[in-house]
Amino acid sequence: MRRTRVRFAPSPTGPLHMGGVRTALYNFLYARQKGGDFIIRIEDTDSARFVPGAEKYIIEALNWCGIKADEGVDENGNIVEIPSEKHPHAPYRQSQRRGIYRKYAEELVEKGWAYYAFDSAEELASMRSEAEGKGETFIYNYQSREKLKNSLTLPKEEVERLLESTTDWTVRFKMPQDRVVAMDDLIRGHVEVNTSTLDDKVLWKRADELPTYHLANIVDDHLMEITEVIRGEEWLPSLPLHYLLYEAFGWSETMPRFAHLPLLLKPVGNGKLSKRDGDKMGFPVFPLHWVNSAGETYHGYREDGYFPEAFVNMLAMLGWNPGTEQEIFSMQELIEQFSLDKVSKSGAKFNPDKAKWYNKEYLRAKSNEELAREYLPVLKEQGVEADFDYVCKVVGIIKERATFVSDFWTIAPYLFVAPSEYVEKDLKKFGTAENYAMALEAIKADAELEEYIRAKEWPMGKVMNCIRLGLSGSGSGLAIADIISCIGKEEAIKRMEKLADHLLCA
RNA sequence: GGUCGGUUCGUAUAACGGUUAGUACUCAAGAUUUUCAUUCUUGCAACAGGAGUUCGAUUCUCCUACCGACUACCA
Repeated sequence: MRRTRVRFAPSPTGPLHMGGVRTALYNFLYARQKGGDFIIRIEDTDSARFVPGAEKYIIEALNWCGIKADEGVDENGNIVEIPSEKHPHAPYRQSQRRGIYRKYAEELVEKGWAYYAFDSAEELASMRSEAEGKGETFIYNYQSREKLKNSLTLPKEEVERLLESTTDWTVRFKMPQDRVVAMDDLIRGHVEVNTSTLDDKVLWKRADELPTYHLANIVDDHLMEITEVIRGEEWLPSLPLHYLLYEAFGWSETMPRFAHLPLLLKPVGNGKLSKRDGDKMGFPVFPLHWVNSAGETYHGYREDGYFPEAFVNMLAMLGWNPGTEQEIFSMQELIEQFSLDKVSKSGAKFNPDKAKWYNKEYLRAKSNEELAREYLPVLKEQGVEADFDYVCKVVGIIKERATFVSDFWTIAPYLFVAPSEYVEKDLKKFGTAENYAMALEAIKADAELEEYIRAKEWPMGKVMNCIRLGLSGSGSGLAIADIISCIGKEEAIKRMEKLADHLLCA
């Protein structure tokens, strides 16, 4: 039995979106549950699409979520470049591993599983558009490779010469004709594909001396002794190629098992969740906010006030469930209960309302002290200096009404500063001279407020709301008793007296 | 177009041949509350369609429809 080793292998082409975070999370949960290793590897073989900062973003995002790598990333959050006991397969960045792939590509050519192709990208592009013009599709495969410029069709000397003198050739996989590849997926079960429908994928490019995803991925997974590959469904179509690659290298015995996760879909309409959706529909698609090169900012769950635990919990339930009715899970519980065979096969439409609900649940479960600590900076920003114990008390009263810590201030700023203006409509409704007289008397009285009003047989609603208006500036909100218990009776009387000025003005 | 995958209330999902098809979010109504919110109760709402297999199909098979992914010298 091999030690479980799984990896998350993002491409630093931009910020990681929530689908990617979920993939990382499932890998992490799986590794932890099996007592194995969770490895992070950066697949930056496409130099053209490289985005500065994306790698740091990815690691920081995973860190925020509590998804820590066992291998590939050091304590400082940097991708490991030099091998050590803990990180034996360094470097974990494919661009820095470029030296190792060429010989594997050549091994395949020697074995007859691949060949050198000399067609330029432009030639292929024009063949493609030409075919398209005729309503056909150009595929580089067993049908067309005999007519193209490659080591299968050119004389040996010519091949040698081109290999030496040109730099834009590639190594292509020689996809067998009419072979049925039978595959087993941990989530989807048995899948079969006929190789005649597949094409000769580029494995390695002379131009930048870099492999493409397929080669790099298989070679690295093999070298890093990966036991399970848990990745997005978009990879399912290339699974036959990957199976064949393992076969071609003679690594079938140790080939990892595969699990293809369902996609995350847009909340409304069709299609998979994309970067733009979030800002269009008012919810984040990224764990952390992101500013692109054009200076546009995208929302992030962290900056929008979500707790990482809530975000992770919500994400975990998108496409997986334990089969029980439990919905709130700590990371530890997720590790214990996660299982690939309970991952659903169909794509999940993400529901922003549910994300908020999760946050609300987590917010309520937190201690007043913890929430107060998070609230303090907000208060400071509002120019409020408040005693920690007082903030704890306030938080205890208002947290039931909040989804985010950032809601706290809006819910009851009047627990820190006296209202300077009053809601017009409530002023009209409750701020009558008659109400005010009763309210002022009641608040000044020595007796318990509610009892006093009841004893006087005054209209409870009118008097109470007039008091609320004076204390909070609005006719709706917290319980009067709660407000007074925070600001104190003296301040309450002061605020009621201040209300009088506004009544006169009106 | 081709290949592959998918399809249970609006959404996420439960059910692994026999249930009044459950739960959560959303929404609506009612109760509680001095107001709003909370809380509680109730309600609305689904097996894509058609053939089989079976004593019996949401569940198994096939077909159709629809949705999605892939179809790059991108991952």
